[in-house]
Amino acid sequence: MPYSAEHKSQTRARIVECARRLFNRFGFEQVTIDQIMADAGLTRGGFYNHFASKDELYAAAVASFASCNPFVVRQLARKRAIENPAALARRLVDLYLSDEVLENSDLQCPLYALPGDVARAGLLPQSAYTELIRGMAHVYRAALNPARDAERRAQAIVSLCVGGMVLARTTNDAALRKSLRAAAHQQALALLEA
Amino acid sequence: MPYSAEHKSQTRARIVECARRLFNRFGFEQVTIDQIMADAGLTRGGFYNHFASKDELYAAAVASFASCNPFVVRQLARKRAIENPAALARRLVDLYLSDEVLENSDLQCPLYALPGDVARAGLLPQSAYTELIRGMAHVYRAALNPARDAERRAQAIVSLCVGGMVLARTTNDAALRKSLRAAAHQQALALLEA
DNA sequence: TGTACATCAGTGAACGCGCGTTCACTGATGTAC
DNA sequence: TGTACATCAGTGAACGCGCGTTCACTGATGTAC
Repeated sequence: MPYSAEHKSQTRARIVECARRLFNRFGFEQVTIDQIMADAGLTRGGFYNHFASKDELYAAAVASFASCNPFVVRQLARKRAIENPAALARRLVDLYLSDEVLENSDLQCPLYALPGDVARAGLLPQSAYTELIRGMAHVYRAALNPARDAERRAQAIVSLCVGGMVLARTTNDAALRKSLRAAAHQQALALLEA
Repeated sequence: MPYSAEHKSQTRARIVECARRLFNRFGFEQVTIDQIMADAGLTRGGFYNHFASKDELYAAAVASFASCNPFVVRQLARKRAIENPAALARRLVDLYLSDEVLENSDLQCPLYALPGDVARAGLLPQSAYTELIRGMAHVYRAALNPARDAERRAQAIVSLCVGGMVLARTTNDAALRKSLRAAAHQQALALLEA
């Protein structure tokens, strides 16, 4: 067996990580396979040893957000969920709508960084997205249980988080950007309390 | 002077209108000049009689969003605002998150139809978007006045509307799509009441 | 009024470039002896 | 321990297609006489 067993899977993981960062920053269609491979320290041709197509990479990149990004719901959950679901939910809202994330392209959540690209993309990326949405909603629902309308409120919080960031990224008015995000943040926290 | 004086400008307007509709539905990069010209009943080559490049058309199409979109807040406002700001606000929420709009690509609000494209685009499109955001927030604030936190709540409602539609468009799970929108809708109405 | 003409909006074939994808090859590595 | 071998991750040239753009041409229309 040439190369160690993990060699290939590590390379693949590196490609996905580079792709995720570039996609999030520039959008799916704007980033070429060449750029991604170069970013990963490889050359074009090798790409197809790891993925059948660019679409497949896209799906993998979106899926990886759940396990690699600093926001990762699972990581957060692993640390805190059992001890204190409510604190976890508040922390996720804080992080999601933070300045730090808004200004660091590499930390952005694909849910608002790439909504257009995914709406137009195939089934695979959409399914990965659906899982992300479910993951976020799950964290909020866990914090709200056993409230009667926990599910509905959890989903409203997700809309607030995503909507707030979509708008903040779209407008070029700094004051509006800030107040939109603050409004979504405050309302999301209010929904977690009541 | 062959052809009447308005002939050319009418053709140009038709091209912009077709481009706007197609961009809204499929995104800027996905739509080809061929498609736009065919949609306008013309052929490829004639495009350059009207625009120097695809980018120039893009700018013209974005500029036309604010004045042509069916959602245009101003139109709605003209009809109802003075009589009853609260009813107007409720109607806007209903419309914005309705099935009818979700399923009719031509009615979609650019705020959630093209956020990625615009975030990556230049100043002109971003300013047009900022105006759209302000217009929506204005309708909600008018309905909430003179509540102390009217501004904040108005902006939270905008985030809920946009977030709800962004998520509804990206997931391929019909049930989730429906419940996300319902959750955002209910919460937005609740914010208008309290 | 009718006809010849000049203009230019619109046509469609062709070009060129970028990028996703393919493919024959290379060379690094683990295994066998 | 050293060497020959088999495997397969990675290479980079080449292909093909799509799309923005160009260009020589066409033909519809207003104007002049």
